[in-house]
Amino acid sequence: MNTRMADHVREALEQMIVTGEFADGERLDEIRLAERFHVSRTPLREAFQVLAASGLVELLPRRGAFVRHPAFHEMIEMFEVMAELEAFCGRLAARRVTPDVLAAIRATVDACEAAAHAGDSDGYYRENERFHHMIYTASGNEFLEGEAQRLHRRLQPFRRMQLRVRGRMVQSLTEHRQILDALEEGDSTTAETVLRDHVAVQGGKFNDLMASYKQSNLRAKPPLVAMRG
Amino acid sequence: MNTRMADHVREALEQMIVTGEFADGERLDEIRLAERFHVSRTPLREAFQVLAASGLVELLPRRGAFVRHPAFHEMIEMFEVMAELEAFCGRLAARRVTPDVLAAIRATVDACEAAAHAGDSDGYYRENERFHHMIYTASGNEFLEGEAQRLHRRLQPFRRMQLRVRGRMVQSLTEHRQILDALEEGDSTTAETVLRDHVAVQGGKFNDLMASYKQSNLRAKPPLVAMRG
DNA sequence: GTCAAACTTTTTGTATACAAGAATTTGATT
DNA sequence: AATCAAATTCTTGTATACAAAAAGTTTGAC
Repeated sequence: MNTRMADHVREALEQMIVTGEFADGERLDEIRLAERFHVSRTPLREAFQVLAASGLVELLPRRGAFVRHPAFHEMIEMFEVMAELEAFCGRLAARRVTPDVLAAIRATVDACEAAAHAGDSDGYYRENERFHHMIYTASGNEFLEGEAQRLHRRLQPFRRMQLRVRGRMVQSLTEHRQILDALEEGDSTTAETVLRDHVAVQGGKFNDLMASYKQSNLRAKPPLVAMRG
Repeated sequence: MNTRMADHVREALEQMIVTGEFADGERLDEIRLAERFHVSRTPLREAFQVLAASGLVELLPRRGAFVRHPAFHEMIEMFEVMAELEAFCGRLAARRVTPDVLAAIRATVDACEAAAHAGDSDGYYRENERFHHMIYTASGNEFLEGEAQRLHRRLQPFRRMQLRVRGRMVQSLTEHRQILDALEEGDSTTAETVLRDHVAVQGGKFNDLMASYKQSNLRAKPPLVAMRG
């Protein structure tokens, strides 16, 4: 266990930001937060640095730390990159996956199926996370695994929105099976293509995502523009 | 201009690490560095946090900050991801590039050519950086642009090694022309393929890179393993 | 000579103090 | 009442102080 207060505070703030507890552009008040977490400003400010590095807050010199939610178009851009990273993982995995990792993926897809049939969306969510992480691992490129995982984490709150949509779970499961099959057969092109489409925001998914984005607490403030008469 | 000492210190440390002034695994002595930079430990430690976030140092709780150079295989992995990100930028750029950005790319390729013919390898290096950054911009995906730029920056010291190799400059220039042509024609497949091969470490480039890696100050210490009799 | 326990020194993590810059209020002036 | 500058308050950035953990050293038993 990590005993550094700075790390606890960072995790707590990360969670708070990602669950929409702060509005876009809101200033993180050092003194108030220090009291709330029962720490001094020192570890709090160390946490701010890390949050800024991951893009969750913006640090304006001598002004403070301001939370930064992605605008809708930024979220779409992030998903576009995520789709490509996963597609790449799939392409590599089809060639490089080891028997034990493949077995683990198979088990996870089965678990997804069980959750889907039971209508257990929380369970499905959990197994889905495992599935994707294992695809990253299967790529055999640890740096890629880390980057993919980092972006995956960043997109977590938005993905959660998406999975609520009716029928999405069964659709997702079918695609998992296709991906698994492609890996078993070493078919890198299929693995790549199916994974890309699985993650990409396109067709109906675009509208679903837009709808839940607009309802969420993670909206960016529209930029202030000068209006005419 | 940014007046925060923490930022100055971070930049200075980044430069020192990337130019091999510290050995892999070396501890960054807070007190000594604080004296050297004429600051207290507070801004120094804030700098450590962001260096850790970017992977340049590793923070071990209650132990300190240790510089972390990538092992050879890690560097290869990073180049593998870089190649894919650039390929993706190229694919998008072929469809999305705006006339003004395209004109700027054309100008930069011409500048590359001039530098190559003049045998000005520093000039070529500079224009090459500009070329790649503009490809990222041309993708029309600002998040992708940022991520690509971030990784590009991280690989900078290793790319610098590679460009010293004889004949590499002319080869590189030819590929730039091919990429430009593909963008002009909106040929996303060619743009993607040529960019991937342009960046990827493969064939002779692998051996060139390995040779310069071994000579450099950026080697990782081989992990300590127990030896048998 | 080796090992371990007790101690000393060094170093990290956090609290606090304080100066300088930003925001806000006040008050004078129009 | 609106505007602007001086004064005041608040906030950030950095230095310093201090407790607790880790590393290093000494001492003593075997």
